[in-house]
Amino acid sequence: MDVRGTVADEVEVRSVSTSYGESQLAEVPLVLADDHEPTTVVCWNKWTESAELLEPGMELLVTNAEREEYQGETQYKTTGDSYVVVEPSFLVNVTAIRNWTECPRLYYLNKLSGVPLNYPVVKGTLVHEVFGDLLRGRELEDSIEARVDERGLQLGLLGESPDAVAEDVRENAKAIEGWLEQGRLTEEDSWRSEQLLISETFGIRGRADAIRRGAPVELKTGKNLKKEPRFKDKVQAACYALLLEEHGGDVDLGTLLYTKNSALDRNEETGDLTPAKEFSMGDGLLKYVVRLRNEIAAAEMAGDVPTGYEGNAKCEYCFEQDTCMVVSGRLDQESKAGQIGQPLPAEEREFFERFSRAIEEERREVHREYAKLWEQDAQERADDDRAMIDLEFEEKRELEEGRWELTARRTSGAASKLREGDLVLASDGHPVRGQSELARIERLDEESVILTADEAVEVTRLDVYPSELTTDRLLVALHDMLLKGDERRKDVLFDRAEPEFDAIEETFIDNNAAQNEAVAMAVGARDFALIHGPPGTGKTYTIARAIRAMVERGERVLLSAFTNRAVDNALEALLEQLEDVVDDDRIVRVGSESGVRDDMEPYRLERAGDPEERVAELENAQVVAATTATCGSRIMKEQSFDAALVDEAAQLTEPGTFAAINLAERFVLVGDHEQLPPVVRAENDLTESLFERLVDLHPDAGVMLDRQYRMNQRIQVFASREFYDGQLRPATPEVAGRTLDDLEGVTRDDLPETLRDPVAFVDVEGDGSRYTDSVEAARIAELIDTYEDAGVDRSAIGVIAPFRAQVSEISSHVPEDVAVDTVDRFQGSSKEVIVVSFTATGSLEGPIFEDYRRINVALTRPKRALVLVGDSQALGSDPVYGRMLEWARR
DNA sequence: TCTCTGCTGAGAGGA
Repeated sequence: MDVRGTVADEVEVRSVSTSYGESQLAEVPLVLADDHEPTTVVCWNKWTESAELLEPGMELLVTNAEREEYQGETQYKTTGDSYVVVEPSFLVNVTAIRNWTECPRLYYLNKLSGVPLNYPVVKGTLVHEVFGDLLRGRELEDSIEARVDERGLQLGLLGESPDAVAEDVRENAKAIEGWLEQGRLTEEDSWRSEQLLISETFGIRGRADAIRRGAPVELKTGKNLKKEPRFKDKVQAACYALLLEEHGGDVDLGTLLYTKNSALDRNEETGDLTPAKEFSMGDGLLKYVVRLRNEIAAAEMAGDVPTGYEGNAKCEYCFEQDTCMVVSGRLDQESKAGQIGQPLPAEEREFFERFSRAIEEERREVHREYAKLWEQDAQERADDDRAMIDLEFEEKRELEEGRWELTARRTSGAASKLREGDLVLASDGHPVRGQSELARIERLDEESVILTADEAVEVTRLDVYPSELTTDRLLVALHDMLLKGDERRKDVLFDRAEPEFDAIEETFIDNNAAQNEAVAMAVGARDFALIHGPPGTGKTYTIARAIRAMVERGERVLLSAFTNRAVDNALEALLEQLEDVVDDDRIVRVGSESGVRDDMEPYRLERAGDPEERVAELENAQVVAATTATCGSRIMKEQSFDAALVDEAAQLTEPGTFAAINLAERFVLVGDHEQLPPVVRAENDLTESLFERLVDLHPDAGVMLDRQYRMNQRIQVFASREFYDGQLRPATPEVAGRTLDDLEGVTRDDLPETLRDPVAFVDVEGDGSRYTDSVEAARIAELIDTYEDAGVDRSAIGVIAPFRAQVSEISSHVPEDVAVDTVDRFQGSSKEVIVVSFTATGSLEGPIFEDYRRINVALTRPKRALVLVGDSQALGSDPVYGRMLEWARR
């Protein structure tokens, strides 16, 4: 039986004499899943190593345990078939285990500083791709040509020519092909290429290069002259064996394919140079691998930093020795390799530790998402918008690259988070236990979904595949800023120096003093400048104007923001400014096809193609626009800029901002910390943006844009008073006096008297539910009819609600062309008429109402009319909402 | 059940 529970207390380890001699045992006090009293689980012999890693609060799983009575108590013990798994829901990558065997610190360094772009790695990847293609039946030359072409940009950055790379790959691939030919002679050979496997039992995930007759085949591009495979390679193959066992296999053999060992050179007698080395995988190896995996899971939970003393690796052979010494020197960490250089000032080390802890907390939240793949049932996942269930498999079509196009019909119109371009787990019923494969959503509409995948899964369900990519990049950005960052930059960020400015006399914008000053500060900043842009104050225009001024001075500029939408918006305004200043082909948008808005596609940098051409496109670009996540990619990290402008900077975490500003000499942050803060999963230090911290630290380095071009005066009064010290004012009399009467075909006199004022309040008692309110929704539907009757176009109306549930409730009551969305998603846009649904009866309970920045966003979306719909009693119970009520009812 | 966007990902190798 399997025993699973939470560790209740310290683990005791001792030695006992048994009939087999001296044995080790560990007694783990464990509270079982549906129990309250702790019971004891005894882990015998080697499993004591894993048991010793446990701390109270950690999860533990023991498979094939046996129940026994000991001194009158029921307890459990490991048997010969048991596995002991620490924190089973923490999925560890196979490559992490491989790194960890070599040296635990290598695993840490890889996470911290990432793997830079280098040719051996790219070549290795190419050879793997070609190997996969060969297994799927693609022609060798065909595959090489296509795969080399796909990596044009990367190869260009490395200065490689396509022909030389192709030749290089061909050499490795020849060995594979020769070996494959031999393999194909055997009748019972069955092949499967690259499969993503997840084990919920062992907490491991990985992608096997190939599976032959149910056993893993691992491809290595390097040479191995020894008779035996390398130990770490065996460990890697053993990981895949564990994954396959969980999926019903019974694996006792592994194959390692060293492609530099040519099949033709093979020495018949010793077999030394054969590319393929087969080895048998015993129980001992598999259990060893699980113990290694346990070490990683426990270290991640405890937040330990490995020193390198844990393993017996020799530092003098290690390629990461220098990095290792620098990191331990700068952060004053203990390490086997020793330290080089001066430690960072204490405050910087403290900052690094605080933020890396926060990022690791975020990572654990992502891992919780993985665990939900098997811990929640299909319906729960669907209700959570994390899965699309009830699909009907329709057809599979083989694509020329040997990949598959899969089509499924949607049988229910249920909403979901899944969108075109997303990477998903496509399965025939269960994302982990069933047949499943990573797939990309190519097309998605109400009726059907079209996917592409390496294998032809008969798909009936799609699950969101959580990604650690952003957390990985945050950690690297933090590392780069603190360990590699410019000293002057850190002096100003850590308040050891004041930011400096060159005086700029030029006038850039002649009808708005604050905007003009903002541009002058952005252009003249030697370190950084901050532009505080409340709603409707033209910050996008100001950014565009500032970038134009920089470009005119011959500078190279990076334009970034957290979301693709913000990047594209800013780029759109910029294109207008740069029309006669820079050639179109010197403006480049870096990002994925699905992320970049269609009208910006002409500017998007293609990754495939001729290396020289691709790299020239990027390097000749005077303006590059990309999300901050993309700024952390290997390609962008090779780029450098004179200035980085970051829009919506108040919505970015500090490390997120670093990813962009690390690439530039100086930077300009533009945002509004009185609107919504960064989205983070865990409660931690990431919730305050660098923008906000710098505004507090160096108020003189910034300007607030104080003229708004959006709202009627009556509408903006409350937000101005409550959030901007009364500083925010209409830019022109036209703005101040705008009403619905200005719109073609609209007469305010056709509205009921209560709605003629630009701000109105509609008191609705509500239905008392928690996250929806059908009474409010019905009332809102009536209001929309009323506005329509007065001549207002439906597309000019927006409805904002705090909860997603209420958004769908309202959506079902109102016509389709009325935009209904959450506050969070409305940020950044505006409408002529905005109706706000507060969805609260009696009192204002719940965290959503606690952050007042959310009402600032909601109330500053309209241009000409704002209608608040809610229960006056509930709203009156909070001072800020109460003042809002007074203002609205005036 | 509070809100939620990023991103191909997992692995690629050098003695």
